[in-house]
Amino acid sequence: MSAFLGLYIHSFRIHTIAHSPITTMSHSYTEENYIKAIYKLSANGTQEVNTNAIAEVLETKAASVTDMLRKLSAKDIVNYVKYKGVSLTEQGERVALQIIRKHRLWETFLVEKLKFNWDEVHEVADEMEHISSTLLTNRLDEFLGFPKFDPHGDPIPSETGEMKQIKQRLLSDMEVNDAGVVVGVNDSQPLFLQYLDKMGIALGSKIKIIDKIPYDNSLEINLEDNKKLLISSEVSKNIFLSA
Amino acid sequence: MSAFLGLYIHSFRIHTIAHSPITTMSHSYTEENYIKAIYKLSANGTQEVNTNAIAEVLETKAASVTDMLRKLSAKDIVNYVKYKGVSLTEQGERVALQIIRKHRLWETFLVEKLKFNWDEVHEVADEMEHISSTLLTNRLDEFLGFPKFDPHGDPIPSETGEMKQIKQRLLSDMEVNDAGVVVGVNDSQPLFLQYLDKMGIALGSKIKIIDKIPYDNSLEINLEDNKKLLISSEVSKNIFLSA
DNA sequence: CAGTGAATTTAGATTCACCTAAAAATAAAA
DNA sequence: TTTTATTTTTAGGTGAATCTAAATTCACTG
Ligand SMILES: [Mn+2]
Ligand SMILES: [Mn+2]
Ligand SMILES: [Mn+2]
Ligand SMILES: [Mn+2]
Repeated sequence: MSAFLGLYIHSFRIHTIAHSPITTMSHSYTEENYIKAIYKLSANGTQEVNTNAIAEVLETKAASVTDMLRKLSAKDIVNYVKYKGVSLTEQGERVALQIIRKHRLWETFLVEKLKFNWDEVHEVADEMEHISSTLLTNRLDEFLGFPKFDPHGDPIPSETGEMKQIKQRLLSDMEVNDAGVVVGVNDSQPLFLQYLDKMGIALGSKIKIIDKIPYDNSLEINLEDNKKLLISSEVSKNIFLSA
Repeated sequence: MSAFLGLYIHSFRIHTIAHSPITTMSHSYTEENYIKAIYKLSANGTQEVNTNAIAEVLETKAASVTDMLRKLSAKDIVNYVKYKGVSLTEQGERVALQIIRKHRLWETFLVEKLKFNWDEVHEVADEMEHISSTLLTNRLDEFLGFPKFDPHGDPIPSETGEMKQIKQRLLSDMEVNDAGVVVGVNDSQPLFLQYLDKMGIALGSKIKIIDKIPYDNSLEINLEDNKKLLISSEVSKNIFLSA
């Protein structure tokens, strides 16, 4: 087999071979966390991700990040140019999407099947997303009925990395008299989600903007056609409504 | 709270406090594998576990085991005397039982909910047993209906570490005309379980011994009152029947 | 466009889990 | 009871992932 591959490399295209998934390379727990962090940071802006940003989200030091970037670059997971920032290669993006798939499927499992609250699942899923078996991932997906969105409204990548993209806009970007349904949150931290629970805001809640206070950009909203609420700017920047 | 505990230590028994779970210490993935290995090796014989045995089951070298034993000894997880072997402390046994609890609950989940075959679950569970959340473990237990045995017939420890012990004996120890129900296997390796599948032997199967061939200790058995089978000595040493 | 400040990388160390080779202790045989 | 064989430990070292401190490069500003 090894001999055959050797032949193949010499007869055809070396480059394709190097990038192809003949060796479905596996990555350490740590490498996977870096890959996910880079994916999430590049999802926002379209530019290269910088070292300090990665260090911050992973709660590590810039020097450690540089080490890892060199390593991931050698593995062809990232495009890395010294001092110029980093981005995922196609292979890297595929890996990232599989980690995110697992994260969001497990979050869905925890909420749907084990009755976790949506603010309790992130930390646990951060561990479970590293379980390697793809059979497990696909069976879990099936068991859950092939869900397209996780408990925070985030899309779940399919086995091939595709996700449903829904049109959404931030509550903070809407105008008086606009209305919509809550379809996602921009922040999955427990404190924020607990606040939403307390206010009675959940995925699926109907919201209409009644008034906008220019002084601090807070909003007066109507929740489910009856309850009036005051929402700060910080909060409205973290709620997505259907567009 | 801390102040109160301080008082308690001085007023009553220092030793109990030192062993109590004030600091619910956490253990690395690697440490947990050693703890589990030592538990399983001491479950058989009652004597101390020796270094080479641990090295063998963990597929590592004796020198590495010695390093880890010193480390686990410092953490009060094992009683370790140089050259004399090792055993788990009470705390170590508690930790081991929680790992085994998770392993067996996840195996049960995989078979009951995700339709895995019983020969496919061990490797996956070896990863999942390290997920730390006790809330997750207990919710999973509840979701599965508090099962008492895993897909291989092994007892599942409760949150407090208790397990149902069923009376069982090896098929190889039984006599002609004895009968019983399969309640467990002594070997969970895929190849053995696949062989049982092929033969139609599963947990719950009724078996009666028809004849015993002295030459090689193989058995002629009746499976489910109709099917006649020939079972080698190796196989019969790995099947438990109800006593 | 030189000069400062921030971002990034390098240099050098540490900890964890592992290894090989050699020494020491224990167990088995002669 | 010596001698020999086996088991176990020590000594010394490696790679992964981390750190601090110092050097370098980049970006902005006067
Ligand atoms: Mn999450
Ligand atoms: Mn989520
Ligand atoms: Mn198992
Ligand atoms: Mn089992």
